[in-house]
Amino acid sequence: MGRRPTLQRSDFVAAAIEYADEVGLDGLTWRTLGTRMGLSHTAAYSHFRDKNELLAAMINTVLSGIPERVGDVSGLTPRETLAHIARSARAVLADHPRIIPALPVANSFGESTLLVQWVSALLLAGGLPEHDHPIVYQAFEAYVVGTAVHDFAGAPNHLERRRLRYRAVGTEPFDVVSRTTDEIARHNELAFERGLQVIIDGFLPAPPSST
Amino acid sequence: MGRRPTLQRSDFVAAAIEYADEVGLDGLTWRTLGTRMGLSHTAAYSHFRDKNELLAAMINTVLSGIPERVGDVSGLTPRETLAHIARSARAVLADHPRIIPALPVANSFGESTLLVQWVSALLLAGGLPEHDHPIVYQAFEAYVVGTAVHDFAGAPNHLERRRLRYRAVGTEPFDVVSRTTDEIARHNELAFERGLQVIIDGFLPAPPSST
DNA sequence: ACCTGAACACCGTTCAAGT
DNA sequence: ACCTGAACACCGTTCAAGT
Repeated sequence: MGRRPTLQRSDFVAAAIEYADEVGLDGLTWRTLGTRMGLSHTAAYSHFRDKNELLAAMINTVLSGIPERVGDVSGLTPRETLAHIARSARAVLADHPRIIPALPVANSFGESTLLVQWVSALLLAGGLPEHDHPIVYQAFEAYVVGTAVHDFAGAPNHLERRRLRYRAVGTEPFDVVSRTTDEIARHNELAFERGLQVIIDGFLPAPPSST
Repeated sequence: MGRRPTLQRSDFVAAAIEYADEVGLDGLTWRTLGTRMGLSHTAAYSHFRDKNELLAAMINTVLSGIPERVGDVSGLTPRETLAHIARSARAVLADHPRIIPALPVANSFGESTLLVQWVSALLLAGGLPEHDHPIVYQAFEAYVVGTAVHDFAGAPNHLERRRLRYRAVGTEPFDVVSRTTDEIARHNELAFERGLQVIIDGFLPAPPSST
């Protein structure tokens, strides 16, 4: 029955992510968030300078979950680890599709440089020539983040919108794909996997046959 | 000196694109747009149901400029045409980076199905097996649109933000890339080109040697 | 240090009224 | 049909005041 302890900045961020996941960024206001947290609509100004700072913190918090999502990669080759990191990053973004529009307000792909360094090291370990590995890193990040934004932004209606668009093409293969939104979602993941393999195979030299 | 003719819906869309290019979507309000057009802040309601309808019309207008941007492709192989379409779509988005956040509110990648049909036909002409060409189409569109969103969203500060992020990596190759924002921009385009070649080469069978 | 409540400028939208 | 101006609910932000 003790008084509620003073809230932390991280409490606001966590509540904002949870709420925005439900209602979208348009529905996330200081007033609605304050009501849900049992606070006034100006309480958050003790922790954030303005709303962009909240949005950036939300994005950085979401992205900081990627390494944990990756988990244990011991025993994986550099190629396998790269693919696993790509899938993990995509999965983290897929968990919060309604927050994706805030990605650009944050420091692009997270404030931490650890992921950049990690992926760069893996590219080098995978056999990439050192001089152009920032370019390939950039292409890799742009593919993973860009396709996630392309595929998930516009939630929660994104699947139905793409379904109608594909249905309008009129050819038989597109008709098959556009029967249900579940089929569209499955198709999105297949396309991502195909592209990911093509990207990794295209940039890294062929793996040595196991000896 | 005759009275100004009645404005069309397209006049509002064109003015809105021009204005948003200057000040960004946050600065585009019915009031600021009305002031610039010499109208009241409610005049546009004769032409648009709500603001999302304006944003969708802006996006569709921008995207409808892609075919014109592509221009004449006679004499190009399917592979060359695909690459040219990809570069044209990217260039059109690069011309309006501050409007990119509105992409998801429109019908994803434009309301017209012509581009989908065209690209699909090129993929087939390039030798792609018919049964999975919607998947490859999706991967292609996601790459082109997704990387453009990744690279240009957050304008006009996106280049400086990426520069600082790459600078924080600390390795020598990233130091070289992150010296200026011009270098970052050049690097973005190089990465896009590299990825594009990898995508096309990975999906289409090897082109026949010229006979 | 953290939070409240009043206040202010601004925004999207509605609607009755004008031409 | 197209546009105006008043009105309303809502939002981000500031600030003086409370604990």
